[in-house]
Amino acid sequence: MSLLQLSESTEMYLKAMVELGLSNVVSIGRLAERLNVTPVSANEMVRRLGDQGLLTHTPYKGVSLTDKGREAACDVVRRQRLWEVFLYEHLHIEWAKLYELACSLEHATAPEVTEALAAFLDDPKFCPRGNPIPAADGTFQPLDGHPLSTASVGETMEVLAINATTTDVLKYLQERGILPGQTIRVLEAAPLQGPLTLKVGEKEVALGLSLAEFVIVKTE
Amino acid sequence: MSLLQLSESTEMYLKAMVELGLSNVVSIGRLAERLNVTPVSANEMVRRLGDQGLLTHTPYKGVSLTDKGREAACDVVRRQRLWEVFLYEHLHIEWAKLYELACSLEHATAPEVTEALAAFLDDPKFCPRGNPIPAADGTFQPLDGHPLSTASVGETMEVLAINATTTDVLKYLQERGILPGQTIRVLEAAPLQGPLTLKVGEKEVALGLSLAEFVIVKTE
DNA sequence: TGGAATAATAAGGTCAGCCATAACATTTTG
DNA sequence: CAAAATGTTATGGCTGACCTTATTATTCCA
Ligand SMILES: [Mn+2]
Ligand SMILES: [Mn+2]
Ligand SMILES: [Mn+2]
Ligand SMILES: [Mn+2]
Repeated sequence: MSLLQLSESTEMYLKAMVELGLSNVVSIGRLAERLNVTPVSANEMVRRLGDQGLLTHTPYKGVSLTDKGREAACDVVRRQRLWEVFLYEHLHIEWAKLYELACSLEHATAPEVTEALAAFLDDPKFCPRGNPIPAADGTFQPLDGHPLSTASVGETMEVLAINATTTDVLKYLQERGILPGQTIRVLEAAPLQGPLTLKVGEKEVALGLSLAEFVIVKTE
Repeated sequence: MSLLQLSESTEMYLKAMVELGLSNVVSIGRLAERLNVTPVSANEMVRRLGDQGLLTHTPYKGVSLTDKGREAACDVVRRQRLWEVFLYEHLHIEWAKLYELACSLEHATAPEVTEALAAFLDDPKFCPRGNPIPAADGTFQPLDGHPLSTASVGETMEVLAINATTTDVLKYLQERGILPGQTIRVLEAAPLQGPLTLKVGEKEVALGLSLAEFVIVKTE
């Protein structure tokens, strides 16, 4: 089961599928949104990836990875998250920029470089954003958590990971202390999809629901 | 003078110009050969790069870099050679594979990653193939050497650098001990563009002229 | 259950970077 | 100096990955 040579665009579609939930059926709309393309374009691309046997598309239902697609996707995610570790631990790059910078490198990384990098880094299990790194053999244990957006008032939780990708969003969360390892509590949830009011350490923080979706938490 | 966003293909054309001699006028044919495209394609591309002000093309004479092109080109070369150092010194990647592996990474490397990498590596001045690494400020001192193919019989030289790019050629030279730092002597030059016979350490080695072009030497 | 939202499909475009073939121009070399 | 080698230009073609606009199909929800 060696990995094929996939285009950068293909790899990004596959990675998005993992980021939107490895085992989820993902709607074309969500995929399009994440990848910043129109739904029509995502539709075309999904057909192409389907033809390559990387994913299956059930019309009007959504897309899911095939075994082959999942393997390739996990490999991309592995490369990205290993680079995040390197950029953070050894090059001391700003935390909020890690995703975007590693997102370029991931597509330019040959298998032997990936494995040598993993060895150099001492086989890390998590990236600096708190996400697990798929193993070399393709096994991947997603986090046992849920988005902060689904938490209820009064709940106290630990932040496991930040799933955002853009530097501005990551910076925004970082500035408010919302980082892996942090304990937070939901003080209030405004009605009509309004923001959450959180206790983050000693501070109170208001956080919009769509931002809260990026914050993966575990109830303590 | 910040660097523009150039495509991978553009960067490869620029890098080739440096590798074929920073200040040389390079024929379209040589460029095409190095980049593995047809002369017609190289011609089209040279027109595009000319329009962008990266190089100038004198019909029937050849191509040379503009100041802008040279700056961008040196930056690409810097990224590549820094990656070569990292892959070799820290990831322990096979010497012969360095060029090809770093050649992918170079295009995916943001300026802040380049500089952080340089700092991490302690600002190396040479890559493992013996080539100088352009400085962050764009200054670049090419090697003071000449191709082994132009050496005369009896000459004793030190190998400064290997300018080959493909893994197979690099492996071939490595297997014969032709590596930076090695002292070699030309024992014989066969007529009709025939091979050189070299003394490499204790061994005698026959080397074709086109391979000898990749070996940059300095007469002792 | 009907209208709104979402998704699919069709048709036609763009753009970069390649390809081939053929005709023509210039330079090099024997 | 003439022929060979090299370079240029013209045409036309291709692929991947995007786009828009418009029409049609399905699903969701009030
Ligand atoms: Mn990416
Ligand atoms: Mn390259
Ligand atoms: Mn079409
Ligand atoms: Mn055309």
